[in-house]
Amino acid sequence: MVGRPQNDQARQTILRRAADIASQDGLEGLSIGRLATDLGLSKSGLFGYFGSKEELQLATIRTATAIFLDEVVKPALAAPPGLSRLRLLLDNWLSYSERRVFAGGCFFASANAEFDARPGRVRDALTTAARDWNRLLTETTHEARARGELPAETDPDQLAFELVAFLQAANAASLLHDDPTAYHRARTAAHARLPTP
Amino acid sequence: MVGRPQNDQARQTILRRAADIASQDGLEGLSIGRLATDLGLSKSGLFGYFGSKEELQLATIRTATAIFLDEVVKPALAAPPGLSRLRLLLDNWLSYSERRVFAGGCFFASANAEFDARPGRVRDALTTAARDWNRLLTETTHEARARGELPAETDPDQLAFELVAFLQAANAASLLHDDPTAYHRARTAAHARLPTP
DNA sequence: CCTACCGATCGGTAGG
DNA sequence: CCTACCGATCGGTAGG
Repeated sequence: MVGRPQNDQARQTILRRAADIASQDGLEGLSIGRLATDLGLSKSGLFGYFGSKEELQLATIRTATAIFLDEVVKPALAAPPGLSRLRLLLDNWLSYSERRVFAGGCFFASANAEFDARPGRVRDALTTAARDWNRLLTETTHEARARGELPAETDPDQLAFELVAFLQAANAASLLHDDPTAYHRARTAAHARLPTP
Repeated sequence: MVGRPQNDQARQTILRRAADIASQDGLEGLSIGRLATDLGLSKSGLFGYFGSKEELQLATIRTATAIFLDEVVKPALAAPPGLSRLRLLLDNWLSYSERRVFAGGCFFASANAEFDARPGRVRDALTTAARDWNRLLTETTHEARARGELPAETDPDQLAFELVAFLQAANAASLLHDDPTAYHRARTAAHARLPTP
């Protein structure tokens, strides 16, 4: 088994574009023929990289996950566990959505809504990614409370649910209503739920 | 111009089924051929009711809106404007999502996420429906404050944003993670934001 | 990686 | 409302 650096680079170019298309038109609306034309490849040439549409969808989810980790999670891990890290996770997420890192807003908001009522491997991969993100936010909230940075009566699971809700609502409102003030509302809501810095 | 009661009844049967399919597979995944087969009609027979796929999508949105009004809004208008009506709107919405009035959860959560990055008449119709719902919730929150049922320092627009966020998050989590406790979290979050009854 | 092709399905039409 | 059909596009394959 040898690596194929040139192919891997082409694969990443394809998948980065695929993630943008999927964030706008859905993972099902992502067609192999259109993706190939966009990138100046033949359809069967592009098809050869993945072997099936489902594998293309799964690979696109993996690429989107890597981008999400780079944009949102990793920069927040520079802060110590607890409240400061929690604040960074929230701020980075809102920035990631607002800057349209994916052309159609948060990739996972689109894909989750598309597949949440369809069983299969794609849905399973999205469920896992969402669970990892929720778990990170929940654990970080627990750490903040354990360090005495949140009131002792705080329910960390409940707080994490509410914080995630604000993020999702801002992304959805900003896309559907072209309403950039939704991000301000989400920041206001999150800050009100956390001690003043 | 005479009415066509028999046709209208058939139309409503078609559109009720279309709304269920769209809530699961999307308004684009709603295909005329599949819908016709499901209902035991010929494809062109069904096509004749609407004239184009886009008109079918728009008619499906109108039917889903009527169902939403019947399930969520009208029963809440029985209560006087203000806090009690606001509570009913929230409770009815969570019940509407939890009971799976549409097979794939909230019709609008699915459709909005699908079309929020695609311009056109379908998106415009969804934007209008969402704006009407947000406006109703916001105005009801204003009324509650004006009646002294909410603290004077409450920002009604901000509060309405947060309450809608809890509803959407419960619907999304319950679908993606088969997690019925999300509805409990949303109720807890909403009640904590409102005065104890 | 390509051209050329497959059967299935898409939205939509002709004609009755 | 039907049968029969249209061109376009879908995912996928054969063969090189």
